[in-house]
Amino acid sequence: MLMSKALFDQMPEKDVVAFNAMIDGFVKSENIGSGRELFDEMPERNIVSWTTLIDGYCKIGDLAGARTLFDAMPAKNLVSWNAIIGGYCQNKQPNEALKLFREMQSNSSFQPDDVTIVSVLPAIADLGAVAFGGWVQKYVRRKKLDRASNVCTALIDMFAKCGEVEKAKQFFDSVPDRETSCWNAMINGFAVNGHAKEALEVFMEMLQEGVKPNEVTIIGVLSACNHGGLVEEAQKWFKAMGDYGISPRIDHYGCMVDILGRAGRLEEAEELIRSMPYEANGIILSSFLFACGRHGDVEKAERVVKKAFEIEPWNDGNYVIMRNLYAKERRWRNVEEIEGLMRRNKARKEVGCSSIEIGSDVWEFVAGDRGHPHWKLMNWVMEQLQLHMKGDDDPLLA
DNA sequence: TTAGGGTTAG
Repeated sequence: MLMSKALFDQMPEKDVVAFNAMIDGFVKSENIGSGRELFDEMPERNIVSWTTLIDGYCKIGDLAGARTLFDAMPAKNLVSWNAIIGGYCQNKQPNEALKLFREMQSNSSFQPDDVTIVSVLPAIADLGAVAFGGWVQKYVRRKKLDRASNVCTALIDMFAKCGEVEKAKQFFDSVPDRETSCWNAMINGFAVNGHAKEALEVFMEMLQEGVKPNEVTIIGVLSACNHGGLVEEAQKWFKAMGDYGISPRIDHYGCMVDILGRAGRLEEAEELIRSMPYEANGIILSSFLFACGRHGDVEKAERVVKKAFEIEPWNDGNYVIMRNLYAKERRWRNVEEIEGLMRRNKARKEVGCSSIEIGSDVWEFVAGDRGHPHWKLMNWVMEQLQLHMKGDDDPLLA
């Protein structure tokens, strides 16, 4: 980067393209400040200069900065719309993303392309806005965007994350040339919806068709086994990874620790943590602690808890597990110790948040937010949903 | 000769 800046400074005549390339260089090396400075020094700017900088602000999570530029730019094109919409999607502001997606269609001459679709689908999944997702699917078909593999993958993923596995499978079956990522989305889609058997069936079909699995595939397979309590099946595929040229990453070990732990096979889980070629991270330790909590094993919990607190002092779950383990054994001094540590480290529960699609609107609800205008109605909806899940009559469909 | 994108455990 220093080298290219030196070269850039020596250029006798710098054109817009040179400036843009330099700004992009700064943005990609996470030096947005220098990029911004150069942008201010430019004698003339084009759409690319603005969009490069907007993307830079999105990548560092400064959506306000990105939005200010986006609103200020004298002319926009599809790429600049995609940059800001994608920015909101990736920074988990799905409502704002979809607002802009709609605005682009009503207030500009640009129509969503494959990039727009692929960035907006995860936002739809985040909100569980399946009706909107269905509209996107029709749009994709109409515009023949379903030839792109990443569009198909994103659609399968969206349906599955909205809980519509059948729709995901139906669409998956209609895709002619399925890349590894399509299979991954389907396997994982079944897994997250608790359909272990179906996930493994799709995986077998994938192998039979000669499609090469990758590390993401195995995460999906292990996740399916975890949901189905299939410990041996998980071990089998974990060991077989090498046969497919995949070396286990730390998150594969994490899955195995979680699977073994949930099954109460704490000794094996602990041994796996000890023997794996990675330093244990916070996720693995808290998953192991969770298993110790579930199976009432204070000793094993004590062996890792110090490190877990060290890595994730803010993780309230770890304190709660430890506190409860001690409380069960009436070790009140230890209970107090944990509670004191929790206060000192300022660990506290994050608030839960959910959303629901009603007609064409998406409402977000934060747990305990009684000031929400639709709080009473939401409570009623939750009651109806509970009845629905218990299998009683279904007033929602009445 | 420059800008935007999909699948990943709890």
